[in-house]
Amino acid sequence: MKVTSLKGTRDFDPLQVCRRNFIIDNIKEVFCQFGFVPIQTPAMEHLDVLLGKYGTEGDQLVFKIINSGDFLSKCSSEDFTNGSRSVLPKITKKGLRYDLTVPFARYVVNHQHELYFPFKRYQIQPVWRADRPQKGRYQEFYQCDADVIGTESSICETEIIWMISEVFKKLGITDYQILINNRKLLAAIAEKLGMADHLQTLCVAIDKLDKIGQQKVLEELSDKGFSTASLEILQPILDLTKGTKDHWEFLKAYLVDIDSAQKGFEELQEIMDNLAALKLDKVPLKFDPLLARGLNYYTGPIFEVQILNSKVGSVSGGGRYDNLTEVFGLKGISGVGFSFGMDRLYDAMDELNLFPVLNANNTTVLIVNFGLEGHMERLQQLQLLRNYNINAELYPDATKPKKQLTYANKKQIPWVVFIGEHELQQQVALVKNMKNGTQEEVKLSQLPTYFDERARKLD
RNA sequence: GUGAUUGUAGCUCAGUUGGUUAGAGCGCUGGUUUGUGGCACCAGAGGUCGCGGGUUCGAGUCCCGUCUUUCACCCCA
Repeated sequence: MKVTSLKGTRDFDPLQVCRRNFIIDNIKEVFCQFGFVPIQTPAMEHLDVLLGKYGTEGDQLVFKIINSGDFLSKCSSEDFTNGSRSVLPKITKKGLRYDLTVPFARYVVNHQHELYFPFKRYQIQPVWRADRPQKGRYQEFYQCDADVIGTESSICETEIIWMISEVFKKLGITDYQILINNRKLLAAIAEKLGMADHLQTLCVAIDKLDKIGQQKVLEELSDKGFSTASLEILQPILDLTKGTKDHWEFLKAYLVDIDSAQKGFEELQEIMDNLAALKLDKVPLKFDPLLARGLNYYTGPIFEVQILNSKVGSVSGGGRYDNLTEVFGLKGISGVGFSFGMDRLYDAMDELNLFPVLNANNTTVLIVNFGLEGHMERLQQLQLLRNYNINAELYPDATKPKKQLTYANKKQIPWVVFIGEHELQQQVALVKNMKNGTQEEVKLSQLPTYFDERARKLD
């Protein structure tokens, strides 16, 4: 029997959970402050809901769940000779969610008559991807999504950038960069090349530019059917990474003859004007005409956030999608949202030493167990302390005090209380301060107030 | 899916050209302290060397397979 956790998944110890909650709590606080309400959706969805939304690469990474019962009964021997491509659709109809945006779109369509628009929701849940694990990449990880659906207002995009800066301020992350682009501009470039129907291919190739270099990108596009003439038109875009030209001004001139591009520029301009009015123009926002993003449901502005000086990849990303609810049967509703990758934020904060000192243990008082003699009195004292909202424990076994003290020490419990035979005769408790080792006798009747006063000073 | 890489005590790791009884630190248990933690000292427990096969008189060490870990690519949070 295997007794390890599955590959790409992890166990979290008390301190790790504490730190993860620290991140989640801060994110929640900001989401609430901006008017988002929480929802949750099931881990599993119909495969039809999931597939076809993430691009071919993404679809392959969706975990599929095998049907219950005699799942092979619907397969013919012909299916088996044709291989898994024929068998798979017949034996699996469910999958684990790959992100939170697509299940949310399904939720909106499902509950459209109960919802009011614009609908602002946040959702913090795990998602699963059948990826090869590596640094900052897991098969199970948490996303923290905030989306607004039912409005095209650029206030939403502005608020996304605003929220990112607020969250990072709370977490103490200072060196980061928010990249922004607009899918409409990428579409305009494709149109200028005469390859409007190959937008996806163009996006994927352009996105790799800083990794694999110009030559490889050109080869890839040429392989996928881009003509030499079209690649010559593309060349100035690829040269942008080398030069020091102002990307914004350059692209405006480059796309001046493409009508559809103007909307793309206007949308981004509005966002930047809003940020300037909020005096948020110090937020490290950078226009990156080569930012593409892989998920193919985006249609408007797109973002990606990187933490500088960290080996972890992007920690947040998002964008506007106009047609996501349409595939589920609800037309004309535009949505925009983004997501924090909690696990990557954790890794980056750990790497950069940004976590405050956190203690997973909350016990304030440990009562030493002396066995049968005085047992009921100690139980009653425990109850009294808890009634005063003092976190207290009675050590469960009557082992040696030494062992019980060691337990208190490991758990960083600040006070240990001895109520033994001698103390009971006097109706007192011997209270030991574990930080400095001092001890004093306190009347049993005054024990709760004694800790009530002191516990407050600790906070 | 492609290419590397890792696996030895609860944890982190040593282990020489293949050679007798596989080691250390931390942790754990007990003691110095029969009602007092952290520090120190002393003692002890704990290992199918990932799993399966092969080569050899002999394998933790070499070979093959397999699983696993980590990393890069693809893609992404």
